[in-house]
Amino acid sequence: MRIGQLAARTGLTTKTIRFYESTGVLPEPGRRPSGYRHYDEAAVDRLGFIRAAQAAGLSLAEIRNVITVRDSGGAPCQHVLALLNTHAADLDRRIAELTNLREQVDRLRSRASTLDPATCSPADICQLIPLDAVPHHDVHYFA
Amino acid sequence: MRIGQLAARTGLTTKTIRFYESTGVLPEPGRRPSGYRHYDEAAVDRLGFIRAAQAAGLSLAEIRNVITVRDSGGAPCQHVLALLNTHAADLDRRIAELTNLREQVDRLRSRASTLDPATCSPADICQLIPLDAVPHHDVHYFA
DNA sequence: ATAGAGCTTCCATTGCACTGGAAGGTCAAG
DNA sequence: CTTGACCTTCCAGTGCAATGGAAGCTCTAT
Repeated sequence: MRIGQLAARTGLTTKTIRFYESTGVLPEPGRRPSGYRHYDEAAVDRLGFIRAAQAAGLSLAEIRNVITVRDSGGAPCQHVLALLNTHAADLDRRIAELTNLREQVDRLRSRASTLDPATCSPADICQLIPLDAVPHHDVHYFA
Repeated sequence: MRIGQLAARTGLTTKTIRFYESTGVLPEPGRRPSGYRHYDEAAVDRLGFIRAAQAAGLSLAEIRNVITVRDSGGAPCQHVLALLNTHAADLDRRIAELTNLREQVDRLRSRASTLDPATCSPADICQLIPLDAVPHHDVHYFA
């Protein structure tokens, strides 16, 4: 099938599929004389694996490594398990981080009811956020 | 004081301070005849506010808005409170998302003990990650 | 006078996973 | 034959918050 149909069947865009190919996470497919890529059913599975692995928190770089191991004949299970262990630990760290932040935000919000807006001085910009709020311990927050 | 001392006193780099100025989050300071920036004590407080607000999860763009309100004479407390409310909700969403992901990773890890690596077929790449793992519901995960 | 620390500007790069657009080739239907 | 959908490549941009580096000016101490 051509790239458009592969895209339709996997729910990705043709852009994304070409991008995956360019980063080595999807193998280069055969070409028609016209230059059009043509894919077989294996490509559908491959893309399914990529999305499933992403859903498990693996980056494309990690997925590429896993796939490379597989494509060079090995069974990447041990490797994948190590990745999952690392990611579990990362997630625990991040969840704790965000939970702390969530508590901090709530403390600031509850200040709002105890403070009089009229007493907010320009020098502080906003007294809701005290200058000593939190010493910076690298909060990684992305919306 | 000059930018280097301001950097030392706030724990930032001169690069970061100039960057904050370029994005409008820190006002342009006065200049010496040499062209060197010179800062007063207010700059220390301003940078303290920026870091504290970042620690509360506000983006530089949001902080810039807050500061603009303050610099144009208003009290941004209401605005800040709205931001904090939004961020609290975002954090709840993200924490729930990561907690789900964490559980998913744990399920995959526990599969490892029930599966025989020898039965892992090349077509699956790695049976630890089943193709139907998770329908894609936009997991935002950044290390 | 000269070394070297510190300052200036400007432009590019990082990481991650895409996304957008331009310019042009191919193919099937009408 | 033409229209339009689909395909090709390549380059650039997105968001976020910086960070790196080059070329050149200033200041302080010896």
